[in-house]
Amino acid sequence: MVETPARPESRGERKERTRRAILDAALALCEDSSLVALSLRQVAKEVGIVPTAFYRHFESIEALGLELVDESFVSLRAMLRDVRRRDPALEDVIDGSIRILVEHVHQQRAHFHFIARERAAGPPTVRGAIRHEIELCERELAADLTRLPDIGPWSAEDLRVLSNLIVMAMVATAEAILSAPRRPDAEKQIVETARTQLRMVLIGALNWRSRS
Amino acid sequence: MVETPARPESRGERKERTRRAILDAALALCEDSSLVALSLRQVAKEVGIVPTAFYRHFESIEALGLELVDESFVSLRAMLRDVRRRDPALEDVIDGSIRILVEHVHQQRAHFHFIARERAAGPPTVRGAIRHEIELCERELAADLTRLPDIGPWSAEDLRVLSNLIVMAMVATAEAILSAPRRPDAEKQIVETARTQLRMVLIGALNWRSRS
DNA sequence: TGTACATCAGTGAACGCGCGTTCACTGATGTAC
DNA sequence: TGTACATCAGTGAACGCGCGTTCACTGATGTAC
Repeated sequence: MVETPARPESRGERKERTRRAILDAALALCEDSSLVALSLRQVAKEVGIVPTAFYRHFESIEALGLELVDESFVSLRAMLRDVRRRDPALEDVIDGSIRILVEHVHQQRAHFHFIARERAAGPPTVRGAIRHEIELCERELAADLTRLPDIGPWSAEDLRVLSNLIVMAMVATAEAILSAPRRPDAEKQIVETARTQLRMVLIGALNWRSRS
Repeated sequence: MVETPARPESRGERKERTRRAILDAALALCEDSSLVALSLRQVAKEVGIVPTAFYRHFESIEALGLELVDESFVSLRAMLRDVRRRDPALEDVIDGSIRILVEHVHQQRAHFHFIARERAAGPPTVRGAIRHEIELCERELAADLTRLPDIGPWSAEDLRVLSNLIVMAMVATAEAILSAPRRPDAEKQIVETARTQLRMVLIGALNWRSRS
């Protein structure tokens, strides 16, 4: 094994590495309670720095939380991008989307769990930031939906409402996967449920304009 | 004003009164964070007893939390009962159900907020208790749905899936109402959204059997 | 290349505070006779 | 009805602990000359 010659870390690189360690430790530590129950000292201990060193990187746990919101939504957006890039010829829209959702939830368990949890229980600013990001996702989805051929000339409002419903179902599915026992059959049932639900919703949506 | 003759409180009555005060204080105090961030001392202070007196009533904050789950679901079940008793001739099923949801969410704000919050962020036992209760509600709803005339001979599984979807939408609507600014127009939009979503879902459900 | 100084991530002691839990207690209410 | 004892909700002191935040510091890295 050939190692790159030991270039010593610059100060900036080292700082960045500590910052990463803090973010990772915080994400892991709040996993089984909540940001509001996470202490600066726990995080510092986990990272292996003295509590006061925390302040070199973040003003407070809450500020750190806002950063975690951003990072978590990078993961979520990566998922949406994958859904969008999915080859439409290869598989059904619903099956493909759910498959990608499941993959990403497993790959970025902590991020998805963070969003699901702090959305309801985080500090107010964090809750607000998450709500805002989810709204943006709904708008993105609404824009994507207009490109579906069958959807017809829907009003912007109806598209928003439909997007909201779909996002809601996806969030609930992600939550179910996260809190389910990690047995393949339990997950399979959740996926099957989500599949049926999305089909019902889409059938409802496609029959919507013609009726109302 | 005529007062009932001052019958002194029995020991049991007084104990019950303190217990109630503890439950009410805990529910109010965890409103803007979470059970996992609530301390026994905060609760005792709010009630006006010494911290150690707490133990005369509950073993721990977590045990108190489980009691709050029970009480919150009494409120939620009262709502479901109202929905069921609604006069079918008087108004649309969806409009009526949403109206009752909104009424109850306002009447028992704290209970609904507690469920929404601790469902995702409570101590594990509390989360488990809430998940279990919600499952029971889904089963009840599934049983109610079989009585709808239009639903036809659905499989138990499809009914479960549909109930899950509806409950999910109702939970999300309740959360939206709880976290929305308390302006009438904001709420009106949430209600309108929920209405459209439920219609889409029902249209999808009614067209479901015939297609798959 | 070498020197003198600036920067700044991380240290360590200290603070006052709120935490859960222990323990022996008090004194009003309830009960047995 | 009166007395003697039991019960038990609530008290108050005390404990060791982890908390966020302050402060003056250290010493390696970076920069200017």
